[in-house]
Amino acid sequence: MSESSTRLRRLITDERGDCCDEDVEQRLDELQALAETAFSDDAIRPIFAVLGSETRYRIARSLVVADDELCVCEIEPLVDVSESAVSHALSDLVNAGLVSRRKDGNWRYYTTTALAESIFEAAEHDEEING
Amino acid sequence: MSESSTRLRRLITDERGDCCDEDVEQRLDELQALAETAFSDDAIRPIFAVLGSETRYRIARSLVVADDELCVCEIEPLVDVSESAVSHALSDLVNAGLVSRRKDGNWRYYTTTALAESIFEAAEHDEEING
DNA sequence: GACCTAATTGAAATTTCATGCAGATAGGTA
DNA sequence: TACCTATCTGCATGAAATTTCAATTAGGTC
Repeated sequence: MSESSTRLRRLITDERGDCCDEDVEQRLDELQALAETAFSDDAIRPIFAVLGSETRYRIARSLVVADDELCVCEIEPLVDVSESAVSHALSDLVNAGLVSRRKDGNWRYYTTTALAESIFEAAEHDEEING
Repeated sequence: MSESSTRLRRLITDERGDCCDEDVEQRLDELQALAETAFSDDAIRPIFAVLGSETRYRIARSLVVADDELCVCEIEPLVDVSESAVSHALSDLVNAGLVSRRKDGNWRYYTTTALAESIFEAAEHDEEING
């Protein structure tokens, strides 16, 4: 029997008073099913990862607050990294579906998508309540 | 004049037809104000950063789906890392306000907070619409 | 074509972070 | 007390991610 099963058996025993092999197996099955449900959609985590970096977060947040498209050269003064880093960050944000791009000559204009707006809204809303 | 101001001046010129020093300064002030508004609350980014890691994401998501508290020894089989890594992850989740802890003897039970639930809800909701 | 420009890309360099180990802590029992 | 137990913490390490530099692309003008 694996280490985790041993511990789980003791937990069930503590909780119910007694515990047989079947109880342990059933709980393990339940946890397995839980994992499958929970991890079936892995599209969301990368979005959090993208917003977790300071540069990308700042850019995304600026675009949300600006409530209008911004040119790359307007975004640059908002963050304290190189032109290249801004470009990399914008590219990541676009790939994550958080930001969209419009070309006009040599200028590139970026705006947030509905996804970014609603994620920020949810986070801010609950921050207010809890934080 | 800084490099970014030069470029900004050209952008304004392109957009409006002409551009004086005042126009550039005004736009820079606007961007400065935008940055201040956008970054005034730095409590949200760490939440995204925490949910960006696979282990922490899986744990948080499991707790949301479980809709019930889980003991550490029940969480361990859900992720493929060491006991220590699970403990680190749980600690990070608690610090971020995404998960709360209850002690019972040697057992530790964890549950999600409203913050976690609402962030996942927002992300999933928009994923459905856009993705 | 030559020569600007804004922005992007690739890759090296640096920094940051997740992990596991070892040891510690705290609860419980004999 | 001694000795289990479950979980946590500090620290070192390797892997991953962020940044920068250098070169490139793509749009314009002359």
